[in-house]
Amino acid sequence: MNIGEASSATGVSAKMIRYYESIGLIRAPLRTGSNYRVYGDDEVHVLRFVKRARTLGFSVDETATLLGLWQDKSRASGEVKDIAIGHIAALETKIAELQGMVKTLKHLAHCCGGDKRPDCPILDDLAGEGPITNRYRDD
Amino acid sequence: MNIGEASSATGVSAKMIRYYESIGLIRAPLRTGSNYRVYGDDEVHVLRFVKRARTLGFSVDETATLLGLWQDKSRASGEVKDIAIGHIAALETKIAELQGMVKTLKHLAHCCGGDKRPDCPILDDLAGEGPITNRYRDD
DNA sequence: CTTGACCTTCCCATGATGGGAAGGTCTATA
DNA sequence: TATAGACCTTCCCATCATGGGAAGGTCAAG
Repeated sequence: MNIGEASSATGVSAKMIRYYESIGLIRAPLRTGSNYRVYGDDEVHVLRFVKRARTLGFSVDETATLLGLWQDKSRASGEVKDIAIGHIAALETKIAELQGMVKTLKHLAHCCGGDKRPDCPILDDLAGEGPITNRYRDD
Repeated sequence: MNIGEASSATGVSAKMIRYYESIGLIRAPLRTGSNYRVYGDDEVHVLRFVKRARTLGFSVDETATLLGLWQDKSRASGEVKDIAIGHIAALETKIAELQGMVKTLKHLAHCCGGDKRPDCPILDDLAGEGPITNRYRDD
């Protein structure tokens, strides 16, 4: 398989496949006489693993660790679980942060007439001047 | 006020104040004879506005637009509301995405013994081989 | 006058990805 | 067989918002 075929087989762009190779996340594959990269089932399998881990929001570093654990027959599954649990916590922190933003913005948008009048509680809040809104400020 | 004083008065790092100036988000302030930037109440006000908008997750571009609307006395507040609503939608999309990841990961972690046995449903799922977990795959 | 805490500009790095140029290769068709 | 066009290769640059650090100037306190 060409890099293009490996790409469409895995959903990882050719650009990213080369990048993953350059940073050592995946091994350099064999080359044809004309210097084309050649991928087989094993490589495609690894790329799918990487793709899935990235889709789940693992960083490339975490993906590298998971990949190592995957290929290590003597691994302890507790180690993997720990990474997953840590990742869940990080995701939940991020979610809470975004939800805080949404809450504040919804409140502001609700208080904002949205018509042609220049008075705008959203801008007032951003400016730190809002006498109207019970602002959810964090300062 | 020095850039350092403006920084601690607003929570925006000196680095970022200079950066915001360089990209035209904020205006270049006056300088002392020895080329130090000098900030007054107006500038601090603008920086606080920027800080708040960034904290709420608006991009620098969106912040620039909001800043323009803030300083435009003839603005329509509907325009601001539209930006806020659009931003809320983007945040909610992101939240849903992260929640999907959390859901899948929690399911996997729950199914993972986390002990010393090498069998690990998390890795099996990442590898696309899991016969155990009812995977929440999107492919 | 020295010391240390500021300030200035300039360049580089991050993380993950895409864009694009310049040049080589392969395949189908005219 | 020649050519077109769809691949491949490497290399450099851009993104977005932020921080690090070097090299050099300035200011205030001791």
